[in-house]
Amino acid sequence: MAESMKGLHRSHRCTEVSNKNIGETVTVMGWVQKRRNLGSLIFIDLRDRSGLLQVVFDENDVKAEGFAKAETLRSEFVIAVVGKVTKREAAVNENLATGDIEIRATELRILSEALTPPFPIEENTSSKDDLRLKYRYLDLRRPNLQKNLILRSNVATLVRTFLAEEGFLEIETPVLTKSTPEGARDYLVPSRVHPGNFYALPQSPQLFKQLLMCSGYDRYFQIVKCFRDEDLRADRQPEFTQIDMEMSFVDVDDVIDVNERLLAKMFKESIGVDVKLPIQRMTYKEAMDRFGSDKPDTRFGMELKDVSDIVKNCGFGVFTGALENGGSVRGINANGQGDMPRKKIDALVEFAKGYGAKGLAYLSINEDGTYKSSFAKFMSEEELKALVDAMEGKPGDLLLFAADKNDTVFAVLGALRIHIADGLGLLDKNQFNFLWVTEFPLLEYSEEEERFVAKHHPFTMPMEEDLQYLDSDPARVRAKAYDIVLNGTEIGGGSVRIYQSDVQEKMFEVLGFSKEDAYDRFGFLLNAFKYGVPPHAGLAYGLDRLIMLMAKEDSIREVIAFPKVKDASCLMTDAPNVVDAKQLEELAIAISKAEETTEE
RNA sequence: GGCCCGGUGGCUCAGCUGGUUAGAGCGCCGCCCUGUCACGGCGGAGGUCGUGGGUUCGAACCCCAUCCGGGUCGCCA
Repeated sequence: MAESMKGLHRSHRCTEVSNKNIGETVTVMGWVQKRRNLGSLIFIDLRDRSGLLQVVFDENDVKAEGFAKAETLRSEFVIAVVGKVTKREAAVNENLATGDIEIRATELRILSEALTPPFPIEENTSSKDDLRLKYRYLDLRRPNLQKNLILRSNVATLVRTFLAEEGFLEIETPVLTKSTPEGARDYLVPSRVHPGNFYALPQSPQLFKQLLMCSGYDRYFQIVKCFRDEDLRADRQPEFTQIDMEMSFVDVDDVIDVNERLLAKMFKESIGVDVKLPIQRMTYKEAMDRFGSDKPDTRFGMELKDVSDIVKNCGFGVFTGALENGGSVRGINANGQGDMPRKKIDALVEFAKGYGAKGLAYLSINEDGTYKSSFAKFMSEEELKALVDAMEGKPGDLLLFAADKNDTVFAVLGALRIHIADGLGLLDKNQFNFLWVTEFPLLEYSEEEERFVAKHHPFTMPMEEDLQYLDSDPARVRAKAYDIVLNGTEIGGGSVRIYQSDVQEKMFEVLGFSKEDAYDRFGFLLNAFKYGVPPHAGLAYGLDRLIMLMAKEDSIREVIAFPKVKDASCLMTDAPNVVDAKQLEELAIAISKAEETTEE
C-alpha cells in the first residue's frame, strides 16, 4: 500500500548522484524502470527525468521488512530509497551515466504502486501512435520525449534571454479575439453574453503586435499559442506555438540581423551546432527556378533546369504542348540513378501524378552512352543530345522531366527531388542548412475566390520599385516578405508592414475589399494608423517545427506534450466532445445536424 | 473530400496459393537463484485475428461496407 514520504527529502535526482558521493547517504525518488531479482539480492533501476540509477536491496542492509517490500516492487512503482552510495563491486555498466556506482538501500518506501503499463516505457519505442497518445502521460515518461521537452524548454529560455538583452518586451495578446476571415479557418468561441456572437482564437497575434508598435513598445515578442482550423500534417497541429516578434523603425536587414544572431545562439547553446553567419539569402524567384520550392532544401543538389528553349521545336507533343499553353519544360538529373528499374521509375511517375502532373518523362543514360527513354522515339538524335547536354547528363544518370504550367512543374519536380534524395539517404539530419527566402510575391491569384489574395497577409509592404504595377500587373509585385528555411522546412516568416494609409488602401482595393469591408474587418488597425505609426516589421517562428528539427524528429507530435491526431481530436481526453444541452442553451446554440457520436 | 499504408495475446511482429489445434520474442503470473544490468532456470496464464456483412464444404487470408491510426494531395504560413 502506498506509504507516506513523511520525514524524507529527496537529496538528488538519479544521475545527480556520482562517484563523488561515494560513502554518503542519499535519498532518491523515482519510478522503477526494471527489477532484477536474484533471490536474496534485488537490483532496481530507478528512473527519473535525469536518467537511471541502480539500487541494490540486500537483506543485511534493508532488514527483513524492507527486503520483503523490495520483493513486491514492479515496473513503474514510485519509490523512495535511502541508502549509501557505493562503488560497484562488479563490472561497471558503461551504458549508464551512473554506471560505476549504486545505492545500497537502507530504507525503502513504496509511495505509489502501478498497474503494468500497456506498452513498455523505454527509449525508442516501437509502439503505435494511437496507443502512445491514449496513454500520453506514460509515453511522456520515455526518455526521448523527456529530452525533447527539456530541449524545448531550454530553447524558450534562450529566446527570452536573448530577446530581453536586445531590448524586446514580452507582452501578451488576447486569445479571445475577433475573427478576420483571411487565410486559415478560425476556431470560434461562442459568447454567452452576446448570443449569436463569436470570438475567434488567433491564427497569430499579427494585428495586436502591430498595434503595440503603434503604441510605442518598439520591440515586442511573445511565445504564444496560435490556432488554425485546417487539416493536420506531420508538421501541422491545430494549435501550435509561435515565437512572435515585431520591431519599430526597422527594415528587412534589421529583422534578419537580429534573427540570425538569435538562431546562432539558440543552436549553439541548446544543441551545440554552429550556424555560419550571415545565412545565405535567395529570392523567391531563384528558389522556385532552382529548387521548385519556396522552401528549398539546400543539403543536396539535383537542381531544376529549364529546358523549354531546347525542346520548343522538338517532335514530342507533350513538351511542345505545355509550352504552347504558356508552361515550361524542366528537368532534374538524378545522378547515378540510370540503372533504376522500370518499376521504381513507374513509382516516381505515380508520385509525380500526386502533385498534379499528367505524367513524367524520363531518360536514363546507359553506361554505353545509349538512351532508354519514354519519349526518345518522338525526338531526333540531335534533339536528344541537346537535351542531355543541357541537363549535364552523363552515362549512368537518370533525367526526369515535367512539362506543364509552371506551378505544376515546380510542384512536381520540387517534391520529386526531395523524394529521390530521401530514398538515397541524402537528407542528413545532423546537417543544418539555413536559408532566407526573400522577395516573395505580394499577391497570388485564387481560382476559388476569383481574385487576388495576399500571399503573406494584407499588411505586407510591397517593394518600392514594384508599386507601379499594383494596378496593371498585380502578380508581378514583390513584397518585403521573407521566410527563414531550415533543411527544406519553413521555420519562420515575416515581413515589413505597410504603415502608410494610402498604400494600405490601395492594397485593399487590389484585394477587392471595399473601404467599408476593410473598416469592418480591420478598422481598429486602420484607425490606429491615423494616430502616428512607426515603420515596423516582424517575424514569427514555428517553435514546434524548430524543435522538431533540432531534436531530429519527423513529426511535431514528438515535441508537443499533448498533441492531437490527424482528425484534430485528442485520444487521451476524447476532445472535442458533445456538451450538455444546458451549456448550449446558455449560448443560444442549436445543433442543426447531429453527427452520430462515438460511444463513451 | 481524394489517394496510399497499417490494424493478429499486454507490446512488437510472423502467419505461403483459403485447409480445420493461430505461432514467436518481449512483457505478465508462480517457484528457484547473492553481483545482476537484454540476469538466469523451471512452470503457467493470456487471442471473438478492429467491427459488421458476404463468397466458400471451410476465411486471419478473398469481396463489400464501416471504425481506428499514420503519410500525403487539396487546404493551410
